[in-house]
Amino acid sequence: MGERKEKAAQTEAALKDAARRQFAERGYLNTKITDITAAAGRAAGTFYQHFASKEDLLQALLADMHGQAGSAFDGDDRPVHDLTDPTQLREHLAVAWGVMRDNRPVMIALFESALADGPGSGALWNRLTADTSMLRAHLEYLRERGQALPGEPALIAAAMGAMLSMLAYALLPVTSVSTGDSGSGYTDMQILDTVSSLLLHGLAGPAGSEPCGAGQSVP
Amino acid sequence: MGERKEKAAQTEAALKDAARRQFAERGYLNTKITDITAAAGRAAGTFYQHFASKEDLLQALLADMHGQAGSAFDGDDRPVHDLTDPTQLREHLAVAWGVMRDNRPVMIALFESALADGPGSGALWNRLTADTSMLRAHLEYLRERGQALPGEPALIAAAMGAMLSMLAYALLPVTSVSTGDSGSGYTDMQILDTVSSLLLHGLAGPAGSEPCGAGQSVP
DNA sequence: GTCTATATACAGATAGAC
DNA sequence: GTCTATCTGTATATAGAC
Repeated sequence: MGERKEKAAQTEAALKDAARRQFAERGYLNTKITDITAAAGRAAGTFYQHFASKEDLLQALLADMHGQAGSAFDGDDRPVHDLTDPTQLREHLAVAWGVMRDNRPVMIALFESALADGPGSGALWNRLTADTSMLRAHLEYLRERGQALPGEPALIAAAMGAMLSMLAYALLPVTSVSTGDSGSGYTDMQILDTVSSLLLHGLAGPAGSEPCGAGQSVP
Repeated sequence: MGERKEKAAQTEAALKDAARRQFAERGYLNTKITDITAAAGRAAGTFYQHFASKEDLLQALLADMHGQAGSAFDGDDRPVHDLTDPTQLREHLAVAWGVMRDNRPVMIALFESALADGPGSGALWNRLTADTSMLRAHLEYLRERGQALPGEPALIAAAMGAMLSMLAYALLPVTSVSTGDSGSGYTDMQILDTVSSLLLHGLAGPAGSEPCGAGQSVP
């Protein structure tokens, strides 16, 4: 590889890295091109030698993510999970949460980008359905297997994705310190426990919590 | 009331009305001041005789909303709902959904505004907790009553709010036609049924769907 | 390939005429 | 009170020197 190309690769990596940091800190929409170049220690004009726009840069980051850490997505999976099984549901949510945590800058950027297109564009709905396609497949499997579900698999999947991604956006801390506690005082485990439990048995809780078949136990 | 003041009031109302339409169509972030004034049939400069900024206008819309339709929020409520009761949960969600539908422009604007502040600001988390304070109160009541809950009331409430508000943003149609079917082919009823059911009994469904107390029924 | 300097575009906000 | 015209600030993107 020529020296010029090597330097270019270094710069490109520095820009991407700076972008990730800026997105995580200030958000995608608030981050200006000059914020990225400044954080990368490069001149403003240099940016356009590597990316056509901020949107283009985001696509590059997305490609990187799918390239390397895609393992977490595909590697784990059996063809289908039984999401009514506590362990499997919890595991599935934990993987999703981990992916969001490990790629927080990109998640933030995609979220903000979709939202900036406005509600009429349907961009957010598209993102939601795309990100929950795997979930939908598992639910469709359950349905074919005869499991009674609360509704359309696609809609349930979207609802679950909405809950998870918005909580991730709101709760995942800026600094990905290894401890795993979030900005608002909730730990990852606490969040996952709550969401898993809520999605598994709802507010009413598991069947065993009240005497079986009892309509109402008066104090 | 003087004639000038009357004209001013008319203009102000026209601006607010145009803003609501624009927010619903293009989203809050994409709407420029000139979009509003143009839609209202007024000159650009006129805007600043009535509002200091777009943010200020949003606050005015919010105040209007709390003023008139606040009835839907306060009027209905007994001190607490038992959210583990199917009817009461469904009713609570239906009211929330209706408020979001009836005030879609403001909801959209608040959502986008909070998101534009970036993830570090905590604006979205604040919005989420504020909008679900009533829900949280109901959950705390249940907890004190001895009900087993999936986790912290505040966290559960936020999770529910996240699901509902994001679905509303993504699914509520641009044109608030009276029929009540959403842009992506789901009806309001379908969405409410699904969400209610999911939040009440989770993916596993009500206790009665499987033989009571059966760990696993092998085919 | 990277830098400095600058051109372009546009949204926010103001000033003065009517 | 409203309008037209304009000023200001800022972000994107390009041009030419090194």
